[in-house]
Amino acid sequence: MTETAKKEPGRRERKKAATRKALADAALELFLERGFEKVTVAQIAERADTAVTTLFAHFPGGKEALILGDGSERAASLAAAVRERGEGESVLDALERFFAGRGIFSSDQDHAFRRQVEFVTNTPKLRAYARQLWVSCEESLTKVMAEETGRPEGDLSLRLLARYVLEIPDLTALDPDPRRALEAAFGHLRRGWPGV
Amino acid sequence: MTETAKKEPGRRERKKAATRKALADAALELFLERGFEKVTVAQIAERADTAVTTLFAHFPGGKEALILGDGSERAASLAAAVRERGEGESVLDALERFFAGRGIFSSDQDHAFRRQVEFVTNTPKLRAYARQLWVSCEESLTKVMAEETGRPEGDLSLRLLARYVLEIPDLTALDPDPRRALEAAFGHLRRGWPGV
DNA sequence: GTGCAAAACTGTAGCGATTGCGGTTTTGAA
DNA sequence: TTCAAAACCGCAATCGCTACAGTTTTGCAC
Repeated sequence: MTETAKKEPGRRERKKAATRKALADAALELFLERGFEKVTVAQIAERADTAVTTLFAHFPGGKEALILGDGSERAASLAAAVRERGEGESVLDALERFFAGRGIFSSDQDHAFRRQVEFVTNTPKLRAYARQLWVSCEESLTKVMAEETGRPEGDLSLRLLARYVLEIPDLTALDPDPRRALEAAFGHLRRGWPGV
Repeated sequence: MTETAKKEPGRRERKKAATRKALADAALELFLERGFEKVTVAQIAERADTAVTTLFAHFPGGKEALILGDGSERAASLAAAVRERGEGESVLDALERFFAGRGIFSSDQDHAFRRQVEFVTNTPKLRAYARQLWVSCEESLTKVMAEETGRPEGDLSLRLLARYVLEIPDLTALDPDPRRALEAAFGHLRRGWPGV
């Protein structure tokens, strides 16, 4: 068996996932209807027909996690993008490609998805939470970059770079041309701001 | 009269300032005694012998503002540092000097002050709030830099630079040698990370 | 199919931050 | 002295979130 560890869509798991989805769906609906701040967790739980305590059992991250999740795979995929980059590709190139492939930066997207991104961007608490999801990858990104470049683990330069890279999604969120903004940002990380 | 607009330490202003100070002092004491999360606003108000509503009247920013203030002068002094920089001094040089002159980066400091800085650094909510105080200067810093360098107002490069500069205090907060860290950070903003 | 423990879910109670409100005292200035 | 604004007060209420204790559901071994 080449199976390593996953395959169990038993009734239990299915129901759990359904509850989770009901909560997330209810939240998205209500948020888009009335705005993030005007919706209470009680209302979300009610529309999803669950108890408030169940809501928090599924989304310990609180209200904002209902739309944005807990970002649990971000760090891993980020690290993978760096580690498994092409032969001769630089770390920054790999990171730029990684972001370019993400939803926000590719031009062809679901209408609903666009709408949701815009909503998050225009809601301060959600935007701050989204940013934080990226920034919380700082430690792991710093570590991978240290491994891949042969620099010491605690290197300040790399911590700075990691943070700056992870701020990019937030910084380019409002730009009318995200792709161009992404290139500009990475260009500056490579070459700095000479002459300013 | 060369007087423009300030000079009134009437009884009213004095009492107001006293109340404010009583609140800030009570908060600092309690926080250092028991830790930020273990202190309630009710306890702070009680030690300061005021009502809770009075506390919020003085510090609308909430609990964290009791130690860190509302950062209302930051943006102005930052802009001034750039605008009134020496002849031939670059914008980045001026910003580096500005930060170097700030408490956290100069080696000779009050014991109490050091203790407070360390406390803020080690308390996640306070550290996040402190960072936010800097980042909220992003707009105004971007604007000044645009004026001073003759670039367009909405220039993305400058917004990126502003954010990155303002992240520096947070990024170097844990470094054992803040001065060196500051230099390293500005070095990278000038020259980027070539070869990474 | 019986039995049982863990997982998922429930309602209630309660804490703490923050706000709104209406009322009281203090203060500055006419 | 008089009056309005400012500062303060206490109270009630909202909202996010957690703790707790009890109930239902599910997976699984027997």
